[in-house]
Amino acid sequence: MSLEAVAKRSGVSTATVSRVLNGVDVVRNSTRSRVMKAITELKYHPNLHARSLAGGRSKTIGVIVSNLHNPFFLDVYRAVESDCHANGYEVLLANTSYRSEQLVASIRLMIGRRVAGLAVIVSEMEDDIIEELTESRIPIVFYDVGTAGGNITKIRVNYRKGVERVVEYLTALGHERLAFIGHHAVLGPLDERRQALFDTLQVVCPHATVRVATDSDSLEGGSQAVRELLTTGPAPTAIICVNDLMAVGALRELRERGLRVPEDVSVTGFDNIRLSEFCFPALTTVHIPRDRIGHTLFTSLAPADAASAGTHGKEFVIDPEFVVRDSTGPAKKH
Amino acid sequence: MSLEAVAKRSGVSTATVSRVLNGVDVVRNSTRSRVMKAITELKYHPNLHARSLAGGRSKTIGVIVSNLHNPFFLDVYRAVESDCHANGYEVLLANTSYRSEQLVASIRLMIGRRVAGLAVIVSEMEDDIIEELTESRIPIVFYDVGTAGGNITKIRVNYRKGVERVVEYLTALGHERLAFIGHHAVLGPLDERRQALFDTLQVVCPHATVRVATDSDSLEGGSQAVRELLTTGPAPTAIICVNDLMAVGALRELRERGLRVPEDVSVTGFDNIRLSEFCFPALTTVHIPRDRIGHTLFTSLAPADAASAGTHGKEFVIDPEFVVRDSTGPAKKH
DNA sequence: ATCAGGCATGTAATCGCTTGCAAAGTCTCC
DNA sequence: GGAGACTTTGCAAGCGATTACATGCCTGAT
Repeated sequence: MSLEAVAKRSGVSTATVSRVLNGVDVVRNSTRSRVMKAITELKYHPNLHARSLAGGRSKTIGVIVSNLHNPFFLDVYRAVESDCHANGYEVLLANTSYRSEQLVASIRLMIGRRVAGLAVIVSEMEDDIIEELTESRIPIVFYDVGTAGGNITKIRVNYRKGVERVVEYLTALGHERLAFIGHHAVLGPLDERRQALFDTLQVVCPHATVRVATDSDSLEGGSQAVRELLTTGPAPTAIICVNDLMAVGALRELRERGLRVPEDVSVTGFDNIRLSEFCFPALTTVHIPRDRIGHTLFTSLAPADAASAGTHGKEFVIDPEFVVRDSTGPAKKH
Repeated sequence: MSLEAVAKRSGVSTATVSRVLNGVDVVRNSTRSRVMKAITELKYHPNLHARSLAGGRSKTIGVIVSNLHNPFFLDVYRAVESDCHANGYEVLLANTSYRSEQLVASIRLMIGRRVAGLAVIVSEMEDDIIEELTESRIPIVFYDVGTAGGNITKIRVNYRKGVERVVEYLTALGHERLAFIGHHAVLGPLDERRQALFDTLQVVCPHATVRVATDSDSLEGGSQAVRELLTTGPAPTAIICVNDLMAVGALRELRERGLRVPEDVSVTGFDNIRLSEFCFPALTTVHIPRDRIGHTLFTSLAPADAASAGTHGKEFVIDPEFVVRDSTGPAKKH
């Protein structure tokens, strides 16, 4: 069950077994096959902890996300995973469920495992956490949070641009009673989207009104937020959702209440997750390229070639793309 | 950066630092706080590899699933995760994307990490893999695959029962031209569902016909399968999908082709994922209690109390529950 | 026959931590 | 004041690998 057992069984030293295991090619063929035989006979599996302890480096990338149930995060993860596997890295995934104490725990875990790099794709980030991370030596990438510099790379999406497109589009269609549905995140990108909404509106259509509702980042959250909007004030003619998942929840609640989309109410999402094409009606949304994000994450974390060392500390900005589908239409005359 | 550094800094031995770190309560308070101070000053993070190497046991549970993009797996994972965290365990997640070579890699990884227990929730299982697993000593739980015994526990869902309900219901509504949509899995539960379908039909309504289409386990797969069904033969009046995800994809394609659900075609799913309530129309499906599955997984894997040792080798059967919503109705007269 | 030089293998230190056991301190009580 | 009983700490042996360095062997040239 240990290297030594294999060594004994095949009549060589542990060093040789280790060489066979790691494909060091100085081992004579006959020896190699003898060792291999012992390995399979003993059903030996190297102890990865011992390996990384002795070896030093780690070939493991950590990924921390806020909410695996939101396909957005999953898509990013999959992109990273695929790059990692293609390059001989492992991935360690952690989910925080938007709880910052869980984030802290996950970060400690990742550092404790001595990951080669860490991608932090969450919105519940707090300053002291960022600081703790900055002082560790491992390469880090933040998504939409924190600031670049030192061992920290930042990837951010130009949400403002996306929001602008949405607002321009909706106001052009005559919508003046808008609503924004967000979720409970401590700060960061969501606030940015909301703020961008207000700013753009100020410019494009100053007399339009915006009501805001927030709930959990889930299908139910979207439904619940619509319920709140519809029971506590003047009904909006267009609802801008912070992401597609909540938008799909919103669609359902509207349907439930007999409101037609887009005839009575327009709805927009954000992210362009797969589901947004498959819901009814198909969602007008803003595409955020998760695979590009994933690739960028990986290349900034993995010291593939020496050249990539120059990557650290940079900031990448990714532009979103507006996608019109069936959930938006002209404002209803009143 | 190592235990020794902390020890030196606080003027004690590494043993004492280790005791502080592990909450062994024999340490004098004054000493403890001195050590703690050094730890924070040095921003020390214990090396988890060294820890588990020295410690022996592992407090980590491995979970391997086929397709994270299918919320079913995610729900099971989350249930396990929540139990694990509540009991001081970590979870290691691996995704195989239905590729059995990836499954092999993941299993090796888990064994290499010396997980305390391993949950294998996949359908691409092959015999030699099962054998490899059987011979390892770690507690294992298979979901819907393999056989119980030794270190292996099996959890399975009584699919047959679920399928029976669906078929009885549909035939009672007059459906006689059925279709089954499945996905490409080597064997196992899917085949079971299909077979159960044929068997039940034989009893309930022998002259009914069933066409079968398979595609990938995804929204697109569902759409694609419907496309195939509709372009290559007599249109079915009811479509039974192997799971909700594919069913939602199917709904979309039907809508696209101008077929109304349930007026023209009835559709059923399986799993009762959250999305099945939020799609349009809401899906008639068979509820499979993921949280119960998750809890059972955890309790069979974690040696919580000595008594649970008796758990190994058992087989648990879980009964599904038929849920009627809006995607099914009387067969169209022709 | 002898020796330089490769190739194949073995030896042993090391990675950072846990933990059984021994040693040193502290307290209590007579 | 000192024995006995705890408490609190330190020592050092692993845990299972990797790897620099040493060693032994074989080959070919001198």
